[in-house]
Amino acid sequence: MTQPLGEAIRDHFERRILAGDLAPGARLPTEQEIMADFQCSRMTVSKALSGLSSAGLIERRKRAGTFVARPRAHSMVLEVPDLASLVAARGQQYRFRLDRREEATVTEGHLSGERALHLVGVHFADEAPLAVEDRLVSLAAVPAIATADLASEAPGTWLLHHVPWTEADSRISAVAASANEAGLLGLATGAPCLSVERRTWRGTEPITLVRQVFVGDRYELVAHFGPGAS
Amino acid sequence: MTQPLGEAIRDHFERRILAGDLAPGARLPTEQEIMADFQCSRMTVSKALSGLSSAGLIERRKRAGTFVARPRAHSMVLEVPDLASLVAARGQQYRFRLDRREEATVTEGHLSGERALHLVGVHFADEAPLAVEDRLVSLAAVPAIATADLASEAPGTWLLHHVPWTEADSRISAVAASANEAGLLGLATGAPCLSVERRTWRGTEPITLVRQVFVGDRYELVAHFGPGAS
DNA sequence: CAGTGGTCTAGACCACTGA
DNA sequence: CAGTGGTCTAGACCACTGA
Repeated sequence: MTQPLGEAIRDHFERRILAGDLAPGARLPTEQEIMADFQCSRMTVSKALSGLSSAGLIERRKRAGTFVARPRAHSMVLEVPDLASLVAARGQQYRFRLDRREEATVTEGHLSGERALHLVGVHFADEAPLAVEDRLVSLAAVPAIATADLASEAPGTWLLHHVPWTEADSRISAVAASANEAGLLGLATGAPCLSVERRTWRGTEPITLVRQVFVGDRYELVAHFGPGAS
Repeated sequence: MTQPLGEAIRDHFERRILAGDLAPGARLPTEQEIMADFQCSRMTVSKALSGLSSAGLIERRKRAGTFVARPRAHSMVLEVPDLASLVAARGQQYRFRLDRREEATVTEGHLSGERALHLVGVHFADEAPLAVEDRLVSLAAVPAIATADLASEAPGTWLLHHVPWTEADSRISAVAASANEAGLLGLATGAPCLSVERRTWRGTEPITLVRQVFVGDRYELVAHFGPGAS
């Protein structure tokens, strides 16, 4: 249970910052001073402070020193579950119904100019509609999708298993169900829905663009922040 | 523009992994071999690989070696901006109007049983309502809130500056505006809104419970995943 | 039980930049 | 222009764990 020295340094300043003992903007001791306090080499101090810096707790400026970061935003960890797993975890029966499957040339967005497979369908939990999905998958990046069996497996699940992405962004908003969406979801037009729009890449190569519209009271996203570092 | 050696090592393996040249599960060279390839010391290799490891691209196992991580699509980084900063960044004028401020004893939730300050108000961007906020702040954990000037600074911003939390969870969903919320936001009853409900702690001590209801088409949340995480 | 990564030392030269 | 952090070296001992 002997804690590594660098970790001890990291914990020391993390605690003082979170306790408010070191306020935002306050200057930390120099690396030389921390070396003396902890009786360790400069490399150990440097690694510990680099960790805090990349975690966003401190800012390091040459010649000026090291300072407690002024909090402007917090980042939380958002869980993005695979829908099939999520529904199964709820103890419900999952099903995806593919309504449309066609090739198209994309005219806008990060897939613009590419040939893509255009997929439209509905996710069900215990035969109640959960979300409509509208997805484009790049045929250049994922040629295998052209022959994939998407009747038994949702496109998102298939992609997760076959073509993992390395980069993604999501935009989350509340929208009113369009007449078409309302019809597919069994809602009144204008009913509140949660829209999740995600773009994914593998390296710099675009993979997919997907928009999912969830029935408002049947789905929520959960995010966490805590000392369980990452 | 001489690139640091550690960065060169990092870039080298990041490129090979993203290009698929090193597939998930593949083993990377040992630190000894990389030292020889790049003609550098072991510390430099170690720092470079540690970076890739904390970015989630590789996994390091003692005795076994270093391997390309099998991609997990579970979690993204959700930015939770301070509303005052967000509105200012959009080039709009921010204002918070406090409508209600009273002490109460909380009867449910993670603050249950505590004396708390109950705050209700509206966030504005260029005088257009952006969100209604309903917040409870523990008076035991944050006694200073009792005398804080919340007319000039929103409670969330005040807390951010004065009492940083260490743990939080958020639930994000789409809801229909209640009659009261619709009135405050200038919407029709039932209009789609984004609801963000957040609980925060400092250590194990509960700090605040807040529910913000955003006008659907004036706000969205953004999440990222990728090696360029920051 | 041997090879791997984890951590650390006691130095070094350098780039940057604020006093 | 002097003090700070950024990066690097060439070693070292250790803990872990899979062959």
